[in-house]
Amino acid sequence: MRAHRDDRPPTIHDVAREAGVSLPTVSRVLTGSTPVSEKRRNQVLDAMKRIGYRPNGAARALVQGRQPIIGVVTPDVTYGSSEMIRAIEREARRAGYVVSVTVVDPYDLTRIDTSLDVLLAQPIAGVVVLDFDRYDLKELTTKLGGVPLSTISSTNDDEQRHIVVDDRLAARTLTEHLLSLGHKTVHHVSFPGPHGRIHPRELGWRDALTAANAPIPVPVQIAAAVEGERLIDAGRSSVEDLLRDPSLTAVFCANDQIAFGVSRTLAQRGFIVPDDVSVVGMDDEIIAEYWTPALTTYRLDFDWAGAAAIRILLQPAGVDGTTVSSTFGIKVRQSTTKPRQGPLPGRTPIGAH
Amino acid sequence: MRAHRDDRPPTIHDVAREAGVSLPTVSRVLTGSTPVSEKRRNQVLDAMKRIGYRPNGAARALVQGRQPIIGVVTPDVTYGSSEMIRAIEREARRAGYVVSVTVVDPYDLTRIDTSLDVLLAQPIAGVVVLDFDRYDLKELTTKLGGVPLSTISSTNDDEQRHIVVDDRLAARTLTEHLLSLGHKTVHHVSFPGPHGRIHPRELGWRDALTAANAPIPVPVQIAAAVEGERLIDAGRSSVEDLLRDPSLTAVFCANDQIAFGVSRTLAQRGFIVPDDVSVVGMDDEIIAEYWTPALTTYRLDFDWAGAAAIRILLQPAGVDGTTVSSTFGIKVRQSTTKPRQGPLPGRTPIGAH
DNA sequence: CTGAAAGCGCTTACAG
DNA sequence: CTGAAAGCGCTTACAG
Repeated sequence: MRAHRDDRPPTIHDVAREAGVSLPTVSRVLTGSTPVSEKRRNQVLDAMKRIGYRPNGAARALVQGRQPIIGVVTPDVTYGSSEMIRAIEREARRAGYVVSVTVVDPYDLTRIDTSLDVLLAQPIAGVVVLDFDRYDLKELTTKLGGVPLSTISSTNDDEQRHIVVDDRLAARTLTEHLLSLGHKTVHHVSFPGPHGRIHPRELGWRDALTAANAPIPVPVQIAAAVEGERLIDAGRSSVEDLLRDPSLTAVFCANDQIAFGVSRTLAQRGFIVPDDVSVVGMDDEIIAEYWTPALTTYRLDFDWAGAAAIRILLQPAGVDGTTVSSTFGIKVRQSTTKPRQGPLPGRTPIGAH
Repeated sequence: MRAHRDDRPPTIHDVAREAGVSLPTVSRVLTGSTPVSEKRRNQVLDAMKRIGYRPNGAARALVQGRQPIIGVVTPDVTYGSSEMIRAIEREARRAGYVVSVTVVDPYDLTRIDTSLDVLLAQPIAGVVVLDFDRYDLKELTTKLGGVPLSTISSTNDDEQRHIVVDDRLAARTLTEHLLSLGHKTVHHVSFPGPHGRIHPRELGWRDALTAANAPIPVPVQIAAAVEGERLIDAGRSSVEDLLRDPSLTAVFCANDQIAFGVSRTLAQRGFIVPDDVSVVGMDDEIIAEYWTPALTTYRLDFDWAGAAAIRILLQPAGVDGTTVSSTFGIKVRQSTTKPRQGPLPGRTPIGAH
């Protein structure tokens, strides 16, 4: 009894009438599930083209009981996340899903709500949460209800369907690299971990120093509020604190951005990196190898992590509880070398602006 | 007559039974469209929680005749695109949509097909195509069928619902900046435009030189196949060609990545940027201001462009044919200065590695 | 404020 | 190979 509504796009009903065939026949040429005679097939195809038909994804999803969207919830789109998102998108598309990314600020609780509402109102098959433990876990999972969930973060919390990107091991490896060059200890510029805890990268740094029986300097802390692009500036500011210790010969920075800021500022103050101070970052951003001096850093396998998150998300129940971890390897470049002898040289600014 | 199927998630039908109310009542507490008595409302909410109900987005989309996804088709996720995508996502979410990004290589025709198929099988309200004219326009629009479309690119092609990011004007402004410093001419490292045409950034450079009656050097061309991260390397290689002309005093690079490569390589060859050669890029990537020397570049308003694309996409018909353009402004930093006197100095490598 | 009924656009057994 | 019918999960007038 439905009148032809011009404000709605054409349906298979319209196609069937236009082509002079039945409704299921149209559906069959659409899905290819059942053979259709050459003649009718062409009639249908022509009719579709003529009236500008395109399938209604919602109806299709409904009848097939299939949710075609995979949501990604992420606190930011920095280098690491964007690599993971790319991998997630690739893997999801292979499985026939489409990916929707929602950037959700862990510190802005009210906006978490509205953002997730929009996402959850869609036909979503599941959600991947990046940097999982930066969120209020209880609140987030409650909010997500029964939506299938896979998570990626750098801590091993015995979550279900959780991927660990092993930051801690990577940090330890970088620190050990510096120690093996002969540095008596390694300083650290740290960002805060989730919920006031110590960040896994700091833990890995401590692991290495402890194992080597090296003194553990007080890490320079970057404020929790500093995000993304402003980390370079935070790195710059941290140099002041680092230089308080005249025995400084090596710094492990919590990520490449910070290391960019630190090495740049050291240079501007007249110190030579790496001869006066060795600097390492972490993440291996694209620019790292082009930096001056080319930055020693650690390449985490974000691509693998993203792909794995989709795989475990789409796997049927039973794989729950599995936790996998993934790292890639250290990239030794020009910013690290053996320690200088003696205390820090004079701080004559050369390239300061 | 449908048996209870345990393999399908609970529906409002199950909620209604569990709560002892009718189907529409459940729907009403879901949508909030009509008042529901406090008592029943709570019954329903409790029942939902108990049986782990969550709404089926596909059914909702179907009955409301609403496609909840906006697709973004983009050739890459470099700096400019990612800023636009962020703006698109923000604006779309405000309007209650979710955004799906599909990266589609313009040179890989077969994969264009499968990628778009996945996207178009979803309930999408419309598509925003970035860097529009790098695609085979006819093929792409055919493929997209009747899907509402808005486009962003740097050329003004009289498209419908098209946003022009005015690369040409920006390039002209940068070139004029160099000329105004006293440079007799400006060299150019160029990337290819769409379909073998000249890129708008190159056109803007020519505009400025022509207007100033300056000689027009042959631009150094970067191969069409070079994308994204490898542009730095392409920039590095282009220095060889640039140095063939001993009158070189200033280079306009088609983007920041290229400029990074050019300035780094010039420095390694013993030239001082900007004293020997001024270098400008374009896009104002985050790292540009931290580069050594801090890069003079041009900030395009990608945020505005992305937001505008969503706005015109969602506007009802009638706004077709509008074309808006947007630029932001030049950022003069440390990589440009007045020209040196005389020919290029000797090419003693200093920092070569 | 509440319930019975129709319908959104499509696919899938079910019978030919 | 083809058509008539039922149903996917939800919302929206329609009557109370």
